[in-house]
Amino acid sequence: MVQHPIPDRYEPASFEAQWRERWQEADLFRTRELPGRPKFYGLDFFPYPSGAGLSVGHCRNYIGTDLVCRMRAMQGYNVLHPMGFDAFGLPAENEAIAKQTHPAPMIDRYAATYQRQMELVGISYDWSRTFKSSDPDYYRWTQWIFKRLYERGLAYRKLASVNWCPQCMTVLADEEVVGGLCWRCDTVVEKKQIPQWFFKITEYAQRLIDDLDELDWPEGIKQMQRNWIGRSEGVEFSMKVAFGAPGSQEDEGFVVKEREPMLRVFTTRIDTIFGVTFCVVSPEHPLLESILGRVADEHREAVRAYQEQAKRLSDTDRQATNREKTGVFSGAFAVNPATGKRVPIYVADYVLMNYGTGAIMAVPGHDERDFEFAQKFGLDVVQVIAPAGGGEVELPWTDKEAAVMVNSGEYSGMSVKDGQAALGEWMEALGIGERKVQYKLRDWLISRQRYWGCPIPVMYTADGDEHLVPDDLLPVQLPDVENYQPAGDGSSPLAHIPEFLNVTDANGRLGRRETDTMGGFACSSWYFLRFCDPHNDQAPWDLEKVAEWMPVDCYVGGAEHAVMHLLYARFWTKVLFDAGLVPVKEPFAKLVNQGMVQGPTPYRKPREGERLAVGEEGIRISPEEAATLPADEVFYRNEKMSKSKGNVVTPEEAVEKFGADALRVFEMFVAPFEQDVVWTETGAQGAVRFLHRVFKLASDLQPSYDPDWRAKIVQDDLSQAGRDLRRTTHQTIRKVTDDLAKTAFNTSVSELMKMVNAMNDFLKAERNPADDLAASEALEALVLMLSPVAPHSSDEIWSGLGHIGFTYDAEWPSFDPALAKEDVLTIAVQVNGKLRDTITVAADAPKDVVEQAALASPRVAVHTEGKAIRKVIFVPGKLVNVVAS
RNA sequence: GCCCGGGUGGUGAAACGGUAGACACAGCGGACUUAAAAUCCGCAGCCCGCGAGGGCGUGUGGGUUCGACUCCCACCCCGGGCACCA
Repeated sequence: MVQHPIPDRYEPASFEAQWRERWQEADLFRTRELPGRPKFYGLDFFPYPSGAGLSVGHCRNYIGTDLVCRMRAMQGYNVLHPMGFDAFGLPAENEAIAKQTHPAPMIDRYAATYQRQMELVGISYDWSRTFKSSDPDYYRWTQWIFKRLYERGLAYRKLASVNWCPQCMTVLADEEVVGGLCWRCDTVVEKKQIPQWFFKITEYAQRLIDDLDELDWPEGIKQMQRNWIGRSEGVEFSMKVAFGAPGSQEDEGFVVKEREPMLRVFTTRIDTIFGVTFCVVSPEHPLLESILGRVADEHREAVRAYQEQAKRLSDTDRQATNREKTGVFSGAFAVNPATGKRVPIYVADYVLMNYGTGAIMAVPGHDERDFEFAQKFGLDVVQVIAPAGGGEVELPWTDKEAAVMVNSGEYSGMSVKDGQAALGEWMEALGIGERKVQYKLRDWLISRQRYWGCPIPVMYTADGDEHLVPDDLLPVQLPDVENYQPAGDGSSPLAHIPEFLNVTDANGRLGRRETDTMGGFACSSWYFLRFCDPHNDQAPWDLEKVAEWMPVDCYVGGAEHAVMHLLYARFWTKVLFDAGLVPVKEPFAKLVNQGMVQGPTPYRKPREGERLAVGEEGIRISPEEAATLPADEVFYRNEKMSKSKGNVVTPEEAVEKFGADALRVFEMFVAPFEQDVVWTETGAQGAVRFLHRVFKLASDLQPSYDPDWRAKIVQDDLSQAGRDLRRTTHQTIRKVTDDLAKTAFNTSVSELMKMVNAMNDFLKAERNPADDLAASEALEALVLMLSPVAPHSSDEIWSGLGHIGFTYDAEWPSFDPALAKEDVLTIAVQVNGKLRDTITVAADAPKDVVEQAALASPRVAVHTEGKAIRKVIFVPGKLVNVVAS
């Protein structure tokens, strides 16, 4: 590269594309694995390549990660910074069906667009490692991992319900059910029981909670995961089921007799057991079958009718908020083991079959839901817990801090905590119950009755046995066929392709394949491992390579994946760790959630007689329509960029209008990375102006630039301006390095702006020839520190200064604490904590000298006049506070 | 209801318990220009004051401290997530 004049303005069109080409030609971003160097693994969430392409909003995520990776590379780390695509899934399949095309080439096109856009904004990905989750070379190993889970007893098949549209004759995903209706044909969606595959994530519930503690993740995300797993401690116990009216002889005692039906319940509030006035079982509870055989016809019929009604309700409806409690009396009773009294057993859908035992003891005095139910059905409400300090409370009263048991026989007077322990022990001694930990987390359903997913590597022989497909026959490939539309019987389209369906196993037995495919979360639960060794065709990865790169040091993505993806990926990593296949227990050491970029979205004020939905202030309109309306009829709200809202800014538009580096600078500078931001043209324009100033400065300094400054510079030769500039340089290096490492991108950019301002001040100040060396040092540091955020501009200036190669390969500047140190300090002088003056002292001035100088201030004298000075607080380098009264 | 975030100038924001508003955007004044744009220089929290200066200020009310945007308690508002989990 030949030295060239540095332009005095930022003209992106004249150099940005060229630099991207040169990076590509030099294969600059290929992952380096040099021995003896630290490693850095920077990763973005696995994106689904949508046909809409990227917006500048998506880009902000990738730019942030890019800054950290580029700095680490310059600091001499081996950097792994890959990108791939989460290609399987419903949107692609549905779009392909709608367009009468095949999803594979479509997704290839979309992924290519994403790649082109990412390259356009200069992201330093190593594209030699890219893959899509739909590549057979990749999903072969997804299947391989499925087998390892199966072998460890963590993959199993059971009957589970799916959403079924009787019109389309197809299974619907939850998001395809809109208000209980099929999204395509508005038919009422039914439930259908079919066998489906699950992963036993519940077995890892406790470890998934415990290991959160060691992760450098946002506290909020960790808390969301804890809540999702939902650990609660309580007691599970049995209650005898009785059929006669209360008071009859069979109530005697509660010792369990053989063959007597028992009702099993779980409670976190065993301390309230004396307040149980009824029990509730969910409509699907199996015990109901034996109960209904022994109760009066009227009860049997009522329960049957209620069960039918419950079955018709969708899960969403059933779990809808503020729904009035419904239920029926079963005709049977449960005997409260604490009181020996019998209480009615009700059937109600507010009790869920899939949590706990599907049955509860109801304590309306101390549980809001039970209270509501008791009110509606006229059931007793008894108080058994009271404030420890005495006093009346209104029921239901659910406080358990500083609360004691009352009306609870021999337990009365005990604290809630002690009572829980005592009752738990009592039940365990009696053998009717035990203390237990319960989780809300459910097993992970992975079956999808769809074509466009990773096939499940299982086959069934005629006798119905399931067999894993041998490793050497993987992958089970998706057949390349014309018709992959859902079949009409609830099975996957794959079930209707004989050449796929029918197989012969290794022993020559005939069988048929599993035709469900895996949901996309399976594919995205290990891609970060594959990036460590993406071309391995003997194994999913080489253990040594995974050991070298894992865990991910900085994982960046939106908070919308706070629970599902991050939990599933953690689960798989733990399983693989247990199997000795990976050396880490956790995949993502540090997680960063970037904020989304919103676009100003035009709205029109309502006109006479127009009605708006609740919470709406206007009618959303297109930007074109907004341009035609008078200004006072239009207003803007900032909303997430989306095609349908017409507020998307594409990277192409932004790069064309402002330049890639300006886009990068703006998106990093505008606000903290984690925060939502609004795209503004004036903001982007500000970034352009900053880059203009950088080029002007570099152009001004170019003639006096001496690449050999390091060897020649002598501190004592410098003028005051030169020494000040060096101090600024080294202070900036320190701050920018720290800020980038902790993803504080906005302040790192503002530091660079301050440094540019300081350099301009330097040019105006009185100085001597030796100062050119300080300026050379400053210019070099500035250009190198600018490289992560504005790599095109940095390389343009760097080469203009005569350097061969790229700033990416140059060494990150290091700071000298001695040079960064201030020699004169401004000290705040306060009287009683209020600022009254500032004084300037030498940095090494001792305490008493500074205090004397402060007390000598006339401004201090004014405010201490007539008062006695009580004491003087001295904070070195910061302030003096005179306390007077 | 519960769980997470968050409330600081006209705007985006900055600030190890130590000079609140850095750095920018928009604005105002000036220079350059026939003019405008661009660029450069300057001003800029609010109130009182010609000024020197003073008072008030980080959602509200208390507290801890020599000193609180920062820590503690109570509350209000906004955004996001979850929701009958016994």
